[in-house]
Formats: sequence, C-alpha cells, structure tokens
Amino acid sequence: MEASEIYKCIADPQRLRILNLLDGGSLCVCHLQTIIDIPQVKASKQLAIMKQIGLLEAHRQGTWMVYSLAQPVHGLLRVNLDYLLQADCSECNQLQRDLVARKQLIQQITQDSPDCPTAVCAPQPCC
Amino acid sequence: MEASEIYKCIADPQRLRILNLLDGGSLCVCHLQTIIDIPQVKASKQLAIMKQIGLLEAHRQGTWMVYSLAQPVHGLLRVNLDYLLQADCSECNQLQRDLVARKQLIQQITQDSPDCPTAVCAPQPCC
DNA sequence: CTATAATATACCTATTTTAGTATATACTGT
DNA sequence: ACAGTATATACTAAAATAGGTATATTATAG
Repeated sequence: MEASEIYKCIADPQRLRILNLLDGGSLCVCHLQTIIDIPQVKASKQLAIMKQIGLLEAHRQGTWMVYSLAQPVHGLLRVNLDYLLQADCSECNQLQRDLVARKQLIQQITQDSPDCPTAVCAPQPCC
Repeated sequence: MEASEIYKCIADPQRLRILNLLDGGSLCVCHLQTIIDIPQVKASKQLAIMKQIGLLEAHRQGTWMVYSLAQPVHGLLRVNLDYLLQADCSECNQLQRDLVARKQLIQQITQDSPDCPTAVCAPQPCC
C-alpha cells in the first residue's frame, strides 16, 4: 500500500471520519451513515474506495455489511489517527465528537435490544 | 491550517519530496528542480500551492527564490515526515535517496565556490 | 538600456474526483 | 414466490487537479 494512497484517503474529511470511527471497532454502513450524516450512496462509495486499497475489510452479517479497519492497522494510519485525536483543530474536534456519537449510538442500540451487546451489528433489531 | 489541506499536499509524491527536502533546510527552486527532476513550471506551481496554505515560506535572494518550511513546522507534517523517513516503502526510500542527493548537491556547490558554504543559495555561483 | 537567468503566472487541455439519480444485488421474513 | 431492507453499482454531469506551452516578472551583469 502506497503512502500516497493512504494520504488521499485521509485527505477527505468524510473518509477520515469513517476511519476514525472504525478504529473504535466495526460498524455497519447504516451506523456510519447515521453518525456522519451522509447519503447511503456516498457512504458505500467511500467504503469501497478504502476497501479497494486494503485499508478496510468487510463481512456480511445478514443484510448488513460490517466494515472494520484491516488488521494490523497500517502504521501510517495509526500515527495519524493518534495525532489527530490529541490535536486541537476543527477536523480533530470533529473526530472526537464522532467517537462520542459512536458511543451513544451503541448504548442506545444495546438498550433497545440487550441481546446484541458486543456485536454492534448483530442481526435484526439493531438498525 | 486544516488537516485535510496538509494531507492533500503530502498525498502528492512530488510535493511530499519537496517538503522532505526542505525539512533539511532551505533550497531554491532550481535545486529542487534538479534533485526531483521536474520542469520549472511544475516546481514553481507546487511550491506556490504549499506557500499558499502556509506550509512554506519564501524569500528572494537575487534572482533566486529560496523556499523553506514555515516555522515552527506544523505538528502534523512533522509527525508524517518523521514516520516516513523511518518506514520502509517505495515512497519512503525515495525520500531517503533525496536527502542523499541533497547532501551531494550541496557538497558540490560548496566545492565549486567555497565562499557560499552555509547559505545554499548564496548569490551567483551556486546555480 | 539590453541581455540573460530564475521564477511566476496565464491559459488551455486532458484527466481525475466528486455528487447525484436510478437501478441492481443480496439477504430476510412471510 | 413476494415484499422489504441494506448495500452496491452504473451512469452522467459537474468540479477539481494536473500538465504543458507561452509569456510575464524580477533582478543582475554588462
């Protein structure tokens, strides 16, 4: 994986937000859509781009596609996510807010259906 | 300066090479041209882009324009240059080779005209 | 004032990226 | 087999980026 490919990914704020969110754990497309507030097509395309270059992995769970960061996380991505989360800039703050939103969304999901706790994207009741 | 602006800069291999070279100290356009082997227009444009967003500074010295990294170097850029120099990938190796080429070029310049040692772009004999 | 060197800008074209709409696919429940 | 949900892909128009040629600018040397 070329460094410039990774940079092109994180140069797009939406893609960066997705990567940051997935760094906290797998999420399905609909959750990403919800948190970032983008149309379905856009989310799907961005995910496809990053999966293509090997930054993301996906597996199907029922009708959901669950995306996650390809492991081990590429060092270059690691370094940048870590940096941005401790820095102070508008985009960085957004990343932090996203993690909060992520936590809230998951709490809400697990409350609504206590039977799908760890796997955010367990079948059915979650979305 | 937005993070995404910086990423867009370093997502371009040529711009990344320029930033890496300048991290070693100021250089004038012609030296960058020589080391990276790009046409004058291209060099000038790339430099203009990065100066525009505040990543680079420039001052004139005779007919030369001497470019340098804006100080203090932005943390995000710092982190990435440091990472890439110690990593092992095709683009990273290129950055290392560039630093060698830089050193050689400067040696050659200072040999040809021992009167312009520290300032790589001292007037006249250097280019 | 003229010629020349180094660099910047204008302008045009080709290419790539983005964004949106519509449609297709994959799976689930009935 | 049918309807519905989640996601992906095709297609198209618009916007941004890159690359090249020609020309302009700035400064120096004679």
